[in-house]
Parts: sequence; structure tokens; C-alpha cells
Amino acid sequence: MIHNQGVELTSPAREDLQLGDVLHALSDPIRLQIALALAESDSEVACGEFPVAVGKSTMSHHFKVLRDAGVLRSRYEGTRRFHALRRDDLDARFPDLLDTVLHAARSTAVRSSVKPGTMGRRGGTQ
Amino acid sequence: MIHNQGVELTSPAREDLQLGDVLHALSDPIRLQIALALAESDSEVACGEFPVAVGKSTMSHHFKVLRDAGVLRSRYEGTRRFHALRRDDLDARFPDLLDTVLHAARSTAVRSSVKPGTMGRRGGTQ
DNA sequence: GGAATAGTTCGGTGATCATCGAACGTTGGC
DNA sequence: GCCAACGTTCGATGATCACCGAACTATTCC
Repeated sequence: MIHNQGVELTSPAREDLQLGDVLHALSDPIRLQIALALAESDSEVACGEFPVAVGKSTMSHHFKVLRDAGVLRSRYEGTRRFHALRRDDLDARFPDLLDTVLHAARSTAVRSSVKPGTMGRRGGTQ
Repeated sequence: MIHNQGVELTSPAREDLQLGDVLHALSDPIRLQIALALAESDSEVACGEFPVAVGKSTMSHHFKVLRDAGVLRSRYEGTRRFHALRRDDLDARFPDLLDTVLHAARSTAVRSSVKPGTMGRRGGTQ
């Protein structure tokens, strides 16, 4: 009966955000789409609300990578987990970076045809 | 006695540049420094002119990654190889991305203490 | 209390990555 | 022609990565 309610998962402090980590986190098509969705919704989104063709554990992994890089912040609410972009911190440390990347992602078709089971890394089918 | 003189190495066409590939290419500290040095010099730079603590073959690999991602263009000149940022193409396809990333790289200390022999991936020692 | 729900953690797999040293290919100078 | 200089390619190594399914944890609902 431990209460995690409202607990914020640990993320690097604003001044510890590493450019390389952020770029790496956003270089994966699935994670880029997550960041995109988070930016679109302009509010918190739960894990399961991403219609992505990968397993739960893989999604959990991607959220962890994004959280560890400082791209997003996660929060428990009941049995669900809500995620939100760390806009403020990212903008403070890397001005315009997030907007620029998201804009580039929006304007260029992100062909990510990720086939489950047979890897879906950078490049993929095309 | 094949003449490579002036031959441009193949790189993806402007419209084929992939955001994920570019972000991945720039997420490595060494490659980020290369891009930075290229931007600083504002002209072409030869391979051997980067005071980086990795072997020749590793440098060759990093240049290949950057070239394959479309970040830079390489050219033979005698026994040397000159590299230049593909500013025009990058700016056309991903407006402001390069400048934003480079600015972020400049303003945040890039602790990359790459120890030769014992890998120097993202994160590294600190 | 018990079942259903939402995610995490764990163990494992195959692919990719950064790195090295050695061998190789081009080019320029002697 | 020969050799030094510059960089690529090759083969190998150990780390990291994306992915899965199964087991586990916490919470809500009945």
C-alpha cells in the first residue's frame, strides 16, 4: 500500500541537460513522434494513448530515454502515467532547439514504418 | 592510376535528408565538435586538422556518418580530404536546425573527455 | 478481498555503434 | 620508380540499442 500518487519521476536538473542526450533521444522515430504528440496536445498525455505498433515494455523504454534526456517529465495519476514536455527547461538551456526540431519533424514526412519484431531503427525501410 | 581528384563523395540529395539521421549524427560529441569546427572555420577543413584523441579510422567513420546523414560534403584534393557543412541543404530542409544545434553546442560546455581505448560514447565519464 | 488496468522491471536477442590496429589505395615529391 | 603522407576499408571487440514477452507493482473498481 505504497502511495506513488503525484510522485514526479527523477529527471536531470535543467542545468544538467546534455545536448547530445537530447539529440539522441529525439533521433529515434518513435520518440520523435511522442515528442510531437506531446507538443500538439499542449498538455499531459498518458502512455497508452500513443497508437504505436510496439509493445508496452518498449514504450516504457522510450519514455525512460526521453525522461532521462530531460525531454519530458512523468507523473503518476492513479494507475496511469502522464507525460509532459519540459519546454521551459529545454528552452532555457537550448533556445529554440525543441521548436526547431518539432517543426522540422512536422514539415518533413516522418516515414517510420516500424515493423514490430524486425527492428525499427533509424532508416528503416526507406 | 585512377584519378579521384575533385570527385565529390556521394551524399543524400537535399530532399532525402532525414531528420532522425541528422539528429543521430549530431548526437555524438566528436561529430558535434566536427560540425562546430566546420561552422567556425566557415570553409573547408581537412580530416587531419581536428585535434581529437581517436584513431584515424575512427575519424574516417565519423566523417562517413556525417556525410551519410547529409551534414557535410567531402571532396578529394591531392592526398587530403576537405569537408564542408551542407548549410544550404540543411537550412532548406530543416530551417534553423543547424544554427540552433550549433549555438546550443557552443553555449553549453561539451564535456566530452573521450578516453581513447575505453569508448567515448554519449555520456562518457561525466 | 479480488479482478482488471496501466506501467515498470527483468532477461534475452539480434542489430548497430564507437573504437582500434593492420592492410590497402591514391597522390605528391624525390 | 619509390616512398612518405593521408585517408579508407576490413575484421574484431565490447558497449549500447530497440524490441519482445513474462513476471511484477501499484491503483482503481466491484
